[in-house]
Amino acid sequence: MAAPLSTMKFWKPGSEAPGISEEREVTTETTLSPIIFNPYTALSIEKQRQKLPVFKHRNNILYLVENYQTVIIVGETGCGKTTQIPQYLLEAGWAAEGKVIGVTQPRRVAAISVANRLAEERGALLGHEVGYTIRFDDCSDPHATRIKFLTDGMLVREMMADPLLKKYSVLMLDEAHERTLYTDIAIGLLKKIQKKRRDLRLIVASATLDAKKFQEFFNLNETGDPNQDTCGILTVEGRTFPVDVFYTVSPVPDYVKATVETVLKIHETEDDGDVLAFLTGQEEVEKVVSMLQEQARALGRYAMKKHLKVLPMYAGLPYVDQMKVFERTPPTVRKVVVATNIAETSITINGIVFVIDCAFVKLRAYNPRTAIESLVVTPISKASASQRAGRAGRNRAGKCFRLYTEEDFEKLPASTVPEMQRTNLAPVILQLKALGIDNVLRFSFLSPPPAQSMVQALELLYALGGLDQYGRLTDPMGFRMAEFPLSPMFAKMLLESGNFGCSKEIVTIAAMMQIQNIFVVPSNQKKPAVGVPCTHHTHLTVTVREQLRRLMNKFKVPRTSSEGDPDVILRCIVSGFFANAARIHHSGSYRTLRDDRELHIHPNSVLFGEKPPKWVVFNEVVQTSKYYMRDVTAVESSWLVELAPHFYKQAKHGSLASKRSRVL
DNA sequence: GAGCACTGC
Repeated sequence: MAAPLSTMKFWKPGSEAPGISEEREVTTETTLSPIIFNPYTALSIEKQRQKLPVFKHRNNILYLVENYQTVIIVGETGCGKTTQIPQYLLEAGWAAEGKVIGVTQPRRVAAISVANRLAEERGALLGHEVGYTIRFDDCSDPHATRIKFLTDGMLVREMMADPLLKKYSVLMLDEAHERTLYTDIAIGLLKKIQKKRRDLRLIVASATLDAKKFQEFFNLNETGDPNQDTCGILTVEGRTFPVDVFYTVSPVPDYVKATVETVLKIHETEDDGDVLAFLTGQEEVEKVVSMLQEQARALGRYAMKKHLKVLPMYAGLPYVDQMKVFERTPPTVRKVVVATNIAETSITINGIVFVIDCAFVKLRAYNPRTAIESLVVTPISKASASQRAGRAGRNRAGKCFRLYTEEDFEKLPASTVPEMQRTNLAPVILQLKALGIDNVLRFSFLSPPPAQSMVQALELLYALGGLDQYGRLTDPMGFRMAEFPLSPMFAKMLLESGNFGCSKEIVTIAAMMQIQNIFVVPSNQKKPAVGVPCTHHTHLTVTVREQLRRLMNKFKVPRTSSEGDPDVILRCIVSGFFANAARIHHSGSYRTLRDDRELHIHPNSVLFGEKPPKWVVFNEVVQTSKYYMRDVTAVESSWLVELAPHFYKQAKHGSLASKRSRVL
């Protein structure tokens, strides 16, 4: 059967295409592909540096950093800001007297790859003058490193040991427009530090859209006299190629099918160039891949001059399969990458000329009333749409096919809600308290989270014993919980495990549960035997376990083993996760103890399909077609009352009721 | 019998 002729109709709005000049994106050139360096001579490196768009702003940038506490740099893609600005600062003496220039990145791969690039450019060995620090991997020298790349989460950690970040003279927050949780935490804390350290300089690299918001946030000038502003702003043009944007003529009823049709239309009517399609999740990706592979086989039989190579890409995909999307293809083959949002910021695939955008993304949402976090398919923002379109213009002029009308595009929100406003705040509050922010309600959040989320977080932390009745961090429990790189519930469970006599087992359990996608296998493959994660994950688990073990030793939690007694371990789990408890309902589903919400056992759980236990605790809830509990453990109701008497009370008829815990 | 966006310490 030949491929059906595509019925997709697109329209290019206006006489002038909304080219890349309005559709600029700002991102690090992060890539998972092998890093290949050119054997530059010293002279050509200098010439290369001077050709970057940021170079002609060099003196202006140095002037602004000299004269303003904070400088907002609107640096468009390909302008060279990430590698060049730290070097300008170094050359101007900002790393003298042992001071360090720090550059944060939201993601680890970005921190590593940018540090690598810069070390290579300077002909230096990574870890000396130029280094990086991420969790589990500190490739920097406390004396020699002058330019340090680190994740923004790591910067927040460093504040615990050095609250004023004294070793840094300048900090550059890269990709600040992404508004990740840790970027936002760092931003609020840095504003506070700046009031105590007038010498500390801050550079915030952002997209056009948010520049004004950042400037207003960091400007400490209250006189109204612009001469006394403490925050400057500068735009550096980028170097990308124009992308023509096309919209559908009418709304698309099924974007999965529409994606398949659009790929085929591109394949039939467009010249060379690879395709990147954005979808929301693994299931959709695999569906489109299999539909396209079928079409590709049909096309192959009809000897189309160009072949289609269709590849899936999502975080849960095994590493070897992920690597395939970076492989070069011969000119007779057109590569089609069908991806989740992972391809929007986290990875960059070379050679993409055509982008297909379904307008949706799966996002984490937090319900502050029920304290349930869930994953919800949501329309993307305009900023996200430009970011996706920009993926077509990295190597040459490209095209972006939006599977929605221009009117619908106009209805999209300008930018995505910052993570701070759609997450469980308990870990954030715990961190802030540990950093000496007593009144978290008055903390200067760039985007304040909902008050109800704050209340939920404070109540949970109080119930866990991390806060006292006045909302102060408890000593030692609260301080210790904050030091664990885990959620407060996990931290509590670990810290209690010595008392329960099962710390060895609990450390292993906690470490394993931090590794995501352990048993994730694409639906068209066989499932591995339960409890047998692959070698890669085993390795990661060992690393996490070592870090946890070190903290356990630091806090002198005795190393004990339950010696095969399961109840001890289950009771210990309850001591951390009692707030996430549910009881069986006569319908066969579960109801939360907190507010009688309907929940189901996740199909991936070992308890799924078994005789359902009466009482369970769980790690988290994912909302897909239903609310599913993940990481479910069968417990006894008496343990809940015994281990969390401040949270539950024994009600009449042997049932349980939750108390409202109060924090002043 | 139905399912796992993406980061980070």
